[in-house]
Amino acid sequence: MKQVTIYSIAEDLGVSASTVSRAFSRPDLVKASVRERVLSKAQELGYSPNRAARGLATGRTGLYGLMVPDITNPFFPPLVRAVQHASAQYDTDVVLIDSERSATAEEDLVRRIRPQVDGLIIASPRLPGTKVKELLRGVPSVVVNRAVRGVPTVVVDNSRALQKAASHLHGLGHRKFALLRGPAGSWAATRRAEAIRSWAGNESVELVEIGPLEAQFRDGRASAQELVDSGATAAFAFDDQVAAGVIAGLNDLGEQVPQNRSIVGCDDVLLAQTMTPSLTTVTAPFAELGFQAVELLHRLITGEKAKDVTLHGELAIRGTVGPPPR
Amino acid sequence: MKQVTIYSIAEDLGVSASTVSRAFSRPDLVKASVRERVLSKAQELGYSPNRAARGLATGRTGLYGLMVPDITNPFFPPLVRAVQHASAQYDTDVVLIDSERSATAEEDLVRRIRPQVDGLIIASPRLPGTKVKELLRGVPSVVVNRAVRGVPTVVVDNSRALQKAASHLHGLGHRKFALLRGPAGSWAATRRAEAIRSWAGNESVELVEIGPLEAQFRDGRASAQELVDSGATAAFAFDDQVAAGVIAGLNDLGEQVPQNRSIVGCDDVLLAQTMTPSLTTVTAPFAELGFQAVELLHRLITGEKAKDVTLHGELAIRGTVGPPPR
DNA sequence: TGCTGTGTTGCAACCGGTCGCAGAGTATGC
DNA sequence: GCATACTCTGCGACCGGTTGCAACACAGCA
Repeated sequence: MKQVTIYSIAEDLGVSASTVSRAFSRPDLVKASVRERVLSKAQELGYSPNRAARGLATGRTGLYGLMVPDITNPFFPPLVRAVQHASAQYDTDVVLIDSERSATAEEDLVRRIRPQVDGLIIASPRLPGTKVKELLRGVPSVVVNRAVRGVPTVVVDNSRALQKAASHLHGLGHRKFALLRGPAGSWAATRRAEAIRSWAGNESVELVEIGPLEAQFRDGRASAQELVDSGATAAFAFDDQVAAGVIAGLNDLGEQVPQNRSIVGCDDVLLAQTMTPSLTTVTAPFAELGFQAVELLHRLITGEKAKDVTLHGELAIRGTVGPPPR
Repeated sequence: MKQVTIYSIAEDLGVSASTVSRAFSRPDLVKASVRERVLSKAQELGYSPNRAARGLATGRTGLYGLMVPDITNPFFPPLVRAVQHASAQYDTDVVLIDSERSATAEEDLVRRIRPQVDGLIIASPRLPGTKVKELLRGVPSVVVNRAVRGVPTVVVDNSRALQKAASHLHGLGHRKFALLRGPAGSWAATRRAEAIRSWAGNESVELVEIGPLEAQFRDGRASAQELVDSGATAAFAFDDQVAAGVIAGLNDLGEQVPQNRSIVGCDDVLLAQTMTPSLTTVTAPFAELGFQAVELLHRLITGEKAKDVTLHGELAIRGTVGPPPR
């Protein structure tokens, strides 16, 4: 069957194609009665505009690119969902790119996708900042959960909530803490580490640093022995996956959480709620993060005033913290 | 800065735009020396073809649509990744659509995306089969993990592995089993239930059915009481999320897994490996699933012979099964 | 009556590729 | 040496929209 185009509609109705086009894209320029006839005819024929043609004429593709380093990391799916949901508002779809945690792949992928989307949302901590900036030059883009000078940003700041978690542990009687650091060079890892360090400094409490670790279950698990050796009774894991890993590792070593040691995660991914006991962690407002990223990107594209957004996580006290063993 | 097009390259080189175009799309038709000059010039200017223009001329968009019911369900991210990875082979990108578990939304979303992609991969158990067929008429499409008459399909069959799990439990001494059924109308849920039922029938073993349940943690958790009441010492959960849920629920009721009860999941999502103890489950070959779906779709599009694919899961015995309590 | 302004429409160029067709140039066969 | 075949290239139409500009109808006003 052949395509329904503005031309077929125009012919059926005895008007010009321009009029049909305008009935969709600039409805105010078309007489109401004509517009209605066009729209109902379009409905009848099941017309839907050819994006390629529109894109060619307008330079807009109706697509946003969203790059994540690892869709398999439960941090990202809710973000992806939020981005897609929010994009639909602007009648645009989302091309997902998973760099599979490779920075070199990221560079190629960005280059590849850049010309075919109206804007880019980059949720990738791997690429060096200068590279990011260079790659994104000329494309409207926003960076999520990371600060890059000169690129619009949406971040979630967990410092306050992490410090609250620390105080909570301190109140339970813990005096020696461990910090399982996240990936080297990761903005979030740095920020989280700083928050804990500065708190520990203020409280004059002992802090052991372990890592850097990849943000993965197995890296957390592998660090359990080091945690035990450190003598710390409470640990801040870089994120929930690392927390789950270290808990599993402690379990392998015959330790129970929270009886023998307290663990705090970060991000509140699905896993945090579905593990047993459920994980004490700092929630991340995923949906808001995605929504704000899209809003910001849209502003950038339409040339409206756009400014960076900072969101805040909150402490969720659950089952993996308790008083230190005596 | 202005776009680099085949025209700018052609002008620089003193050849016609057609030649430049052919150097990319039909390289065999262009003299080697010319082709090389074109390619290196393109490289130099940072040319990349405008997809909209190409799409308009060829009718191909270079996009596949991938619809999932819930990207937040850990079953899907690895699939998404595999699909994207495999698509890159054919120089096409993936538009992700998350229907957020709403069948009505799915219908709209499919209609919306259908005209703008070269093909559709639907990993959605919600829509009624006839609807699926109607919606997909006229677009090359593949359905994943579900059988729909008349639509090409890639499925994973877990029957054998589930029966193997059952035998394993039987060997450990279990004699009364529970089946936590998955969503009503879900193809996978039906298949899995049938596998267990037929095994139980052959072995003359007692089988209690609970559900149907949504494939979510909280539904699993809520079913723990019913499981306890049933008196079954071992349970097959529809999937890993339900399994994790029921384990948490048992925990709430003061029961330990596997000491008091054995639980088997299905799919082997990330969660299965990251929970403590790790979940005995039936693995799903995600990567292969995505890869095969893309292959099949590509064959459909190019008009090659295409036939349905069936993959098989395997039993992974881990920490959530043991002998029944005495 | 003639002029200006507003609302609506059509014409035609354009976006950046692809591809059928024709023709130029070169190689092959007799 | 000339017909024939083959290789390579350019011309120009086309894909399906958008949009600037001109034309036209009609109203209001002097």
